[in-house]
Amino acid sequence: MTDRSRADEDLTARARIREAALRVFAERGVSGATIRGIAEAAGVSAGLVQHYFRSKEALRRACDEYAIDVMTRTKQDALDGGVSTPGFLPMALTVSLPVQRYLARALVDGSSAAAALFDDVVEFTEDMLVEGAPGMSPAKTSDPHAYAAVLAAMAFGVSVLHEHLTRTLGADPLTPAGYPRMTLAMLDILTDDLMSPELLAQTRAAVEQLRSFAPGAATDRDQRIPTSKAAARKTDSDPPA
Amino acid sequence: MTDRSRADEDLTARARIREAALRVFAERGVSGATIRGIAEAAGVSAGLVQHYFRSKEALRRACDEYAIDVMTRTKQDALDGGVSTPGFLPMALTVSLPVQRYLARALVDGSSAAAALFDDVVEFTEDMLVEGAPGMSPAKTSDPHAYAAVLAAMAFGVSVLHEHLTRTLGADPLTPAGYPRMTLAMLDILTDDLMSPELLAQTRAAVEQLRSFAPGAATDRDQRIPTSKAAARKTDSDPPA
DNA sequence: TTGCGCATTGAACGTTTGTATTGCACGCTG
DNA sequence: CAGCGTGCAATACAAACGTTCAATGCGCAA
Repeated sequence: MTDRSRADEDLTARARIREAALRVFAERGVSGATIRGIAEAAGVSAGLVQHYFRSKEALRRACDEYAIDVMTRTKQDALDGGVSTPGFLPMALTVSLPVQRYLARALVDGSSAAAALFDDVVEFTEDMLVEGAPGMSPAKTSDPHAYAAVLAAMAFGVSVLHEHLTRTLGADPLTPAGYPRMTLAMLDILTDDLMSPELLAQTRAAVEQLRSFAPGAATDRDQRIPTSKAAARKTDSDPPA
Repeated sequence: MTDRSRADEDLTARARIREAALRVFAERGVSGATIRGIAEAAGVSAGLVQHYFRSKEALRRACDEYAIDVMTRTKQDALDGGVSTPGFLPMALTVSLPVQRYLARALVDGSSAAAALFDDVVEFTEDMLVEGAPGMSPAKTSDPHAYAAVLAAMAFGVSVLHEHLTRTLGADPLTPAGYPRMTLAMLDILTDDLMSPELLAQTRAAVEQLRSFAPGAATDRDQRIPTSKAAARKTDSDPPA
């Protein structure tokens, strides 16, 4: 946990604390992280954390600001044509992946900055879907907004669940070592049609039919379920051990 | 927060506590949840929570067990042909969606049960990809394992980020009211080819090329980034406010 | 009725948390 | 050299936390 890279020693104590907070918040979550833990990770005293960022909440906000700042800058660099510059991608990843790791956790912990980022991505995606974009076929959907939102959630999903992909794939996708394999798989998935037209139509019909049940189903608890639901309910009233 | 449905009053205190813990753990995360908060949500004293489940960790494990139990049972019911029974889907969702909400959070909070569930889904998916399944076209990928893992992460992603989909779509996808719209959008996404073959090939090439940079890039901090990276670095050494 | 066992509560304890405060060393300016 | 602001650490404190424990109420067998 104290394996800060030597490059950190170039930074101000304030920046080192923010960097450490980024890591600890990402790993433990905001409520799981402690000021003392962040201080230890940064190699400073707990008092110094309090001195620079007056409260834990303020430190969190500072991390949020920094994160969206980095993401905005990286996005701008990419749009300015940096993508074509050789070596841009690996370097952009090196600086932005820790931030992505933080934002992934922030999305779950309920940060307003992460929420704003999510909404931005949704809006950006939806614009691309309806207006079209170079290289993009217009999406065949009757609900572009939901399409964009769900696509964004799925894309962020691989970041949020990077820990599990690390375990399964052997390398963290939020790391230059693991990033390519994940991205290639994602391209395969978004390209591939993995359902036959018949199964697709069948599934779609089932979900459509669900719509008529849906509005009442949330409050109507008295419906009978025709399978082993009774057994499941029985578990609920198990006598204490 | 105290809007427990009247159906809860049928349950044992122990079951009511577990149900409340499921909700609170899902909303606040395991480290954000408190024994007293769970007790209040269940309408009992904090001591009683401690009496039935001896520690917070044990309560968490009980929730894990219950969650995978419900998911296993629901999956079994579906495989036993319950899917075709009219009314199965809405009822299955009603009982399993709160559990899904818990598991989504557990995936991020590092529960071993959730990790096992994730791995199960990956294995199940990979088997379907290589062996083929009724209605499923064999996936066109050179890396079925990564394909399955990333697909699983994306599918779970919409659960994990359901809060953001709720904000964007106006209805929680982990609710009978919001579930259909999300699922239909997901079907669109997995069916659609949204990238042109040229852009796809171009992106793939860029990622492939990244592979040669990757192994060293993680430790090599001294590369130069040719864009506004210098400005970003400047933020790092900002003097304290 | 008496006594026993279980469900449930409320207070208490020690620890950890976020935060406030004090004190010290050092580099700069006059 | 004196004085002073600043970077930083150590201590102090109240609140909240997980956990323990004694006490109360209540149904049921003897």
